[in-house]
Amino acid sequence: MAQATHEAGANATIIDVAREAGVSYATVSRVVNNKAHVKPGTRERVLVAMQRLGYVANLQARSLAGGRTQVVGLLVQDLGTAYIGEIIRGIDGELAAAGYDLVLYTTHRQTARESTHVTTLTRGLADGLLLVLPRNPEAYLETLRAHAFPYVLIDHDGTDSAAPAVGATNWQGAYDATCYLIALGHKRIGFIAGTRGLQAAEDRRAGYLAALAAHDLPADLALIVEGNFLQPESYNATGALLHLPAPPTAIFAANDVSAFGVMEAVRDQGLRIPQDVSIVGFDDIPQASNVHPPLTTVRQPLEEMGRAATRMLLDQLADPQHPPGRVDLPTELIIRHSCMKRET
Amino acid sequence: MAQATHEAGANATIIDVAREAGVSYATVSRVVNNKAHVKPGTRERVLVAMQRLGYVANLQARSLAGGRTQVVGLLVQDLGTAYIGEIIRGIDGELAAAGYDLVLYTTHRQTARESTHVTTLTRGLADGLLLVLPRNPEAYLETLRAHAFPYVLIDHDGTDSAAPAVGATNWQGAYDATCYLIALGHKRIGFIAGTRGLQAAEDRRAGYLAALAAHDLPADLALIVEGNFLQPESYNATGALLHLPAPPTAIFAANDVSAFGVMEAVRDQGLRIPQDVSIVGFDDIPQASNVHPPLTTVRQPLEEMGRAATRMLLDQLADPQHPPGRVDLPTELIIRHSCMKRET
DNA sequence: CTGAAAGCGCTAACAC
DNA sequence: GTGTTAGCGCTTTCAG
Repeated sequence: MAQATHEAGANATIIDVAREAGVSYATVSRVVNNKAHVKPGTRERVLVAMQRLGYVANLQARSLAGGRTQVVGLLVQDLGTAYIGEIIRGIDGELAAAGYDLVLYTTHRQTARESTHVTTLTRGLADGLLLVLPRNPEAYLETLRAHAFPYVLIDHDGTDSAAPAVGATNWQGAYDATCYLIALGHKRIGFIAGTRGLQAAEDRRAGYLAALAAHDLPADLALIVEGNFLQPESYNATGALLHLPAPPTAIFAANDVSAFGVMEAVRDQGLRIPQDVSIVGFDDIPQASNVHPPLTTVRQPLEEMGRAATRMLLDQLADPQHPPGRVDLPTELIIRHSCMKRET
Repeated sequence: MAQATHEAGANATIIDVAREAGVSYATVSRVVNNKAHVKPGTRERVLVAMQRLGYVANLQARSLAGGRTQVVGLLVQDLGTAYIGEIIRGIDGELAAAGYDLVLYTTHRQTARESTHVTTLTRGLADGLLLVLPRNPEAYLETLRAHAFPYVLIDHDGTDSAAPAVGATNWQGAYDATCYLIALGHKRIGFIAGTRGLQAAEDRRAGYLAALAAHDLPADLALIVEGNFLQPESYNATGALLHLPAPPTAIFAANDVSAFGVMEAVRDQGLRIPQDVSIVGFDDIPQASNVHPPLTTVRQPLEEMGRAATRMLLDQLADPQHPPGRVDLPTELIIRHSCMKRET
């Protein structure tokens, strides 16, 4: 049916090329795959024939015959945020360089046929899988492990440490950010926490607390307010913080979007940033540098995380014995203009 | 090689099922594909066997034999924005319902081997293609048309009107937004334009102008400032607007991100929203309802656009003779709290 | 209704 | 070096 629609274009096969070059199609296959044992002259002739016919290998056939699809699957929960876009950018770049294609799956569709989908994947469609699932990837992992299917987790620390995964140093990033604020002279530093239960959120909270402790600053629980990584909650939480008898002079938000909420709330109280309140975010999403004043934040190397995960997967693909492991990429404090020295 | 890694899981083939059910594998194929001419009892037996063996069809083999891959390709320029995420959400949902998978391509990688990529696609990998390319899809379209390959453009009006495409009523949306502001009593309405040359941007500008004309309001060129859909430029442009001898009492930004820049600039001038300046955006990205005050904006049905495009493509796939066309989905003014009546 | 058999385009032994 | 050949798992005639 749809086949008919393809026929308009010239679709040279390996056989056409072989005929054109006057060799067997096994030889063409050798040339295409850059194998040895082909006389230079012959190789040249085949190359010319390929060029002339505009030959492009059929991935389906190739994979059926050889078992490789040159496709990597990516499983994400949702695509609503720029966060995931950054990661995909890294994955995509690395994959392109290696001649792989990307098949995208969003989990919100995996209702009843979830296991069927994973099976389809582990069979024909992809050679390996990348998962960006902030919570509960266990359902998938079981199937994947049972099939000994290559995979790498991105930004998830929940499972056993043997699972191949790449993350970021969330604890350290939060620690650094808090120390920076302390070094600026701030003594009352508010913290807008992230979603409870997400490892990354807990790590950031712990880093904040550790920095306080390291500088003999009391951890005033009133200064820690719960958030969920979203702007409205952060806006409200900040309001509470600002109405404290002794309000904080600086606020550290567990992610940039929350920091935007802080900025709005601070301004709506008639306070200035950074003169009255210093603010630090986390993630360094593109918008962080576009707001006013540009936000000082902890950069999470999302794109680089995508890259690293892809490389780990590709390594596994090249050598199944390759020992998978866990990598945590360093975060970095990006100092812009939302913080100020505090003498009091 | 990697093949070995798959063997751990049980991979039942159609032949295994046939043996289990005591029929030929052609019969199994009939059952799997829901074809007629199978006795109910036999069908039942095959179904049971499939169940027991956990049979899942191999897409590669199926497509090699039959020409269909059950995969749709999606070509996007970049994934940096939430905008594209919304569209993909729609595509993904529709595709899932139809049992198709999504292969994602980003164009920034298509340097030299661009045409090879398209060819790979038009050959083996996908049955059809969805393109979200704000500019210059011509390079791809040529190849696609030559192969008579099914495709649908999303949010692009640049090419000839015969191309299958889905967009939004940008002109109407801008017209409505401007009329709303006029109805509120505003007479001096600033406009932060979008990127010059993009059809959507031009349409919005034209809609703004038309609304002014329809109400006998002069189109003061000083009130129209160039933008590029980004926040920093919009912030600066707004500054210029606000310093005019007769500054606008309302500002209409060609997209939400620009509107955010307007909000910042207005506040930084010590003005209040909406008491001093009313603001309207365009797109209704998720953040629009999260800022303070929530932004009144023209909703562009991005998810629905993804859905519609996918349906158009699926229709083409089902019936190659199906006349492709162009669809423009209606925009809608979402009134929130960034605008106010103006009596002056 | 059901089975047999011919490929789809390619890779990977195995010959020559 | 290069050619021959046997499948990979499935759809699809074509017989029976």
